[in-house]
Amino acid sequence: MARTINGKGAVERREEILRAAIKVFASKGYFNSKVADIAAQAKIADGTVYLYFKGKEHILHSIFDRAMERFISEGKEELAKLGSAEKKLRRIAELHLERMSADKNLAIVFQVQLRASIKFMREFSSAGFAQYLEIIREAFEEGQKMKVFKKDLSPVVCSKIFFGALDEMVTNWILSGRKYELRPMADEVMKVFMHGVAA
Amino acid sequence: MARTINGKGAVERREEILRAAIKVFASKGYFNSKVADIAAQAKIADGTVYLYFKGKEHILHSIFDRAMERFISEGKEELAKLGSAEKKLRRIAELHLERMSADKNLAIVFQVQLRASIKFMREFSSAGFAQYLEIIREAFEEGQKMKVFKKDLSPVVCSKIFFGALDEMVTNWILSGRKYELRPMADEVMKVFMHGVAA
DNA sequence: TCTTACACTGAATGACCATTCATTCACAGT
DNA sequence: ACTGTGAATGAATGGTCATTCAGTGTAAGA
Repeated sequence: MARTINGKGAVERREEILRAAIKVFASKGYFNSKVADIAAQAKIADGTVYLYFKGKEHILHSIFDRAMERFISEGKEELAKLGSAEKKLRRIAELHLERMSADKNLAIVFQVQLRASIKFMREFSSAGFAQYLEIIREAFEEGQKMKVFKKDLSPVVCSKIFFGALDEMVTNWILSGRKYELRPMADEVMKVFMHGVAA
Repeated sequence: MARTINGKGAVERREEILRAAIKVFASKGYFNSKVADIAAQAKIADGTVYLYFKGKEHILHSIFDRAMERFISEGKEELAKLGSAEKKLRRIAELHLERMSADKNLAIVFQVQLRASIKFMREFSSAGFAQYLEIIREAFEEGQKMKVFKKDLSPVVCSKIFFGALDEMVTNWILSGRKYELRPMADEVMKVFMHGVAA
């Protein structure tokens, strides 16, 4: 029962398809990828894909859902350990860049494919992404309460600036062909975000 | 000579197709847009599109090339008038957000479609986009020379942070359905970028 | 008025690909 | 061994478009 023709369980096979899809989407882009490509990468027949996913779009959704879920839950756990708001922001930056470094294909799909259609962005926006921005905002507001951050700045705007800076680091890193280490950029971003560039 | 069946010149018709394409791409995304949609929007026959462009992809390229060219040349002109590096950065921020506000369809194509494929981003990256980041970097370096910006910060990283912050403002604005004014965000970004968030 | 040039048209073509489904296959239980 | 189950297969289907091109209409010059 709950058996597949070779020795793998259904969950495992699903994961395998997702991994294959991430690889294929990353290298050719969502719209240029054929379901047959994904099947070939996962070493299964074309039709098998449809035993695990409703269709091509469902695969892309699943990739985001799974990644974002992990990302956020692990992030929250990490942050809970930390005392000051500044440390939290620094940790968010580090985690953000670390994760993206760790799975470069997933990073490409996130940076590049996520933005491929407004329809998709809206759907996604209202789910994981907004939640992510919220976590940043909460950390910022906590800092304001503790009087380590300026009171007269809008937390919403500041969280967008912070996220935008990190996001741009990742995009540039991907476009550069990943020739340098991404993680150390977390410090740079923090330095500028905390104290500005004015002498 | 150089006449079209109605009274329009060839250049004008080309522009018309580009405008139509921007509208269509913005509303459905590049890959979901049919050449027939663009032709319909421009009120010409499908085949006519091919008298002015090699194909669908060529249209997208032309949109970026034209927009980026205008954007950069007008930007450079504006900046030449300004004395201090801080003023230049502020003006860049204002122009960036103004332009995006002014043509919302173009903004959507830029924010969303530009990132739709790595292939495309790479091509674009090496052209207009890199040049844009360079302009920001130069302004920053000028500020460092004049001792109004900190010497120990990397100009490359700082220009990315600055651009990333602006870019995120635009993306959020588009996703929000453009319910608020984008331009005032330029001040917010400058405030944080110059002096940081630390109390 | 007639001819020529050519911008324009839009139906036809052919490639492409997501999805389906009749069939095959591997295993568990008997 | 034999049989039932349902996972897996991959060839066939059907729909969707980008692109082409033979033909049409217009206007300028002879």
